[in-house]
Amino acid sequence: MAQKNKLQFIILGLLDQQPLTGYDLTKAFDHEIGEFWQAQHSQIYPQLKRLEEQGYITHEITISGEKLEKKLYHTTPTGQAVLTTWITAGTPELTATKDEFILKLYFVRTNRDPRLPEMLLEQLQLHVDKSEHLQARLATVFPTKKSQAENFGHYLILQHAIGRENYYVTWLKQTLAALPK
Amino acid sequence: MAQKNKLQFIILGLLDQQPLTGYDLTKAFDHEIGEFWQAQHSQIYPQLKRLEEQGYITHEITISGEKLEKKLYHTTPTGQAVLTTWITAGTPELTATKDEFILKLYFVRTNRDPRLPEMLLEQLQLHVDKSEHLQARLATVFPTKKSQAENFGHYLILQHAIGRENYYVTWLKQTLAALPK
DNA sequence: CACACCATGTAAGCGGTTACATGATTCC
DNA sequence: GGAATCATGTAACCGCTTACATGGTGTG
Repeated sequence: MAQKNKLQFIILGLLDQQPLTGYDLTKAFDHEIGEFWQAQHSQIYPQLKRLEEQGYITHEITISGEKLEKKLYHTTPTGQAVLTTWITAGTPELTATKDEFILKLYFVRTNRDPRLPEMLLEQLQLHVDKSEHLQARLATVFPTKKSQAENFGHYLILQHAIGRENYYVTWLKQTLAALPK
Repeated sequence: MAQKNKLQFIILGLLDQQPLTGYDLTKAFDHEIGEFWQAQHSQIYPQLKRLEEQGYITHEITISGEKLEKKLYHTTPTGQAVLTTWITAGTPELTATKDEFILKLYFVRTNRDPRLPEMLLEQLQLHVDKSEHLQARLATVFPTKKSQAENFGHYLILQHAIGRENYYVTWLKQTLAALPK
């Protein structure tokens, strides 16, 4: 195996919260959990088929409008058990990250390279933008303490993503400041 | 293309610093730059072949001992130009990260779930260990200011990785502390 | 009625991991 | 002489992205 198919568990987790279509799932990967996992619909539909064959999920067909068929998937008891097992099992392997930009810096070799300031400033802009965007989302989606507690998981994810971006921003500023003039 | 083959540039960058064998490159991905990019030898050897066919690198054969042939690769002027182009071009796409653990938290749904403390504590241990391990390496590899300036890229990478782990640790502690008793 | 969006699928191809395979060297 | 390490390669397979393909719905 190339990487142990974690997508199946994530789909299972999403469907366990509420019945969803493949299209809904695709959107969830774009918005809600997109900061920590990505998947396209071309990966999702075949996976749904496999999960159903294994008996972890089932679907009901609903009709939208005249004749548009939507497949609403939800977990079965078996699927819920599999999900619980995945969550409860430890997560001992820290995800290996790949960061193209950091490697470019690595190859620059000297802190006097004239390209450094603009390279760092570009990343700074990108990460500041992302952080601000995420913070705006946090403010609109979770305006109250109550809303934070009610969607605990989503709140955690967003807040972690913001912190991660803020660390990157801090590091970039610090690196910029340490550059010789 | 599935992801635009960045490996070729990284190999180019490593070979531009000093001539290396495929075996040396493999080790570099384990140690030096392993925090920000990973690759196995089964991926490296074919890539070296392709880079040579394109005229970006060449190799000389050296004999170790009686008859063990080592292929020492180094960049050509063409390869150096390609490398410079890659570094100088912008890096506008922020790398999308995948974090299995954060998603498990997301699916937990309520901050009263009894599994939360042990889940968070396991990750805390893992990230503390990693941070300490990286800090020990920083201290041994870069004991002096001079050594930091001389290996600017390597120093940056290590230091960034440590900061990243420290953020994760801080976040985990904070999340643990916010849990209801 | 056109356009954005909803909705579901398949196919091709690259990136990356795991496993298979072989042999030399060095050090205890 | 045995074990760890050096050294180079290939094969199978999965994960994932990009692209191909089709059709319905709702809204201005």
